[in-house]
Amino acid sequence: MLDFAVLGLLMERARHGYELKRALGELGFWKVSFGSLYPALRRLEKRGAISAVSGTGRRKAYQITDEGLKIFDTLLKADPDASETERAFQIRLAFLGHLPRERRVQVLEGRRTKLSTNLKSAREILIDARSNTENQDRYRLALMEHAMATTESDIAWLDGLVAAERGVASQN
Amino acid sequence: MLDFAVLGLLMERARHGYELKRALGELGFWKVSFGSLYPALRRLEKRGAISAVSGTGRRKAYQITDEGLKIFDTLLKADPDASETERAFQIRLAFLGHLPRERRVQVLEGRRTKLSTNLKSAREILIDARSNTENQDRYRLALMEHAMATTESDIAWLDGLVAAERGVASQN
DNA sequence: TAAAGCATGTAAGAGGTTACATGATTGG
DNA sequence: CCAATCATGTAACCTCTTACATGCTTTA
Repeated sequence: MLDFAVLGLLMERARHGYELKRALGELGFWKVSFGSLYPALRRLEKRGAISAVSGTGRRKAYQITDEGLKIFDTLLKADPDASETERAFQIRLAFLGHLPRERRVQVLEGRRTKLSTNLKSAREILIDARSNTENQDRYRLALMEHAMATTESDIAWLDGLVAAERGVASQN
Repeated sequence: MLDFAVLGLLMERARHGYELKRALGELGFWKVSFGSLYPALRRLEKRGAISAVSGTGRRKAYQITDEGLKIFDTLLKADPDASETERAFQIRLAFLGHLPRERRVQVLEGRRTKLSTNLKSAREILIDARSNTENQDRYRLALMEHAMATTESDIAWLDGLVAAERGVASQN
């Protein structure tokens, strides 16, 4: 997962560890720690996915290798399995531009389906909870309602992305 | 964290493992696994926080003990530290009703402050990214924008909860 | 020349998941 | 009586964080 994100960032250009941490943080959903990042870099180097191209001073910049490109491609193309994390999906999304259009739409719609399913079961649980008149904590209800609203907004957002893909499609 | 959630659920009534898993799942943000839950139960029992009151058949129901109540109280009252997870906050929220009103407002406003800070830095990064005309991936931008919108909606929601507390306050 | 920030790295451990093993209970 | 679901439990392992250790580089 972290490996995937690192490879994705190195697709654009060589970067050193510190820079990768910043770039990852700027994606907004993950402030990865050095204790996680540096071991990941060595792991990737050992696999031959990246290679060090020494930077200025103490910096150790890495570039992606042909082997790394292959690995990145495999990770990107693999259909996201059902248990894909929130984070994993966001990383996939961050690099979705590297996928051909039909593939992109597939990923987005797969996610949409999953969220719809979640939403449906959340709705049922909420109805149940509300009819269970006594004793239902109002914070718990507020939490559930807000989660549902957020999911609905996520779905609408995904629909927007898909629509944009299709819109572009007619011009491509 | 899991311990906290388990204690919180056992505050209401005795429950067995399977039931705890379901209840936790119904909160909406965490489908905990058995491999995590059962060891947690034994851990809590060893600490004297819960005790088994045998249920029907194979079921092993647990109830919270006086010691468990103390632990739950401590966990609930501790000011959430800066690195509190999303999940940890949601659990805290699920049991916020057990806290006195002023404390509740404190927790909500603490969270609001954190989200505001995040939002501010996200906005700066986004402005930066947009002015960096070339090469900024559109999916990355969409991701950042959506994250910002979600955070804004979360803040508005928190404001609503705080307003509700204050509204109730004048009647209590 | 000291402080602040940049940069890399390791060890320990927190906090989970997956996969497996086992068996009871219920419904068609 | 068979399948599905309920129910408990263990072992292996994965992923990431925290805390620590180290030293370079820039700037006031």
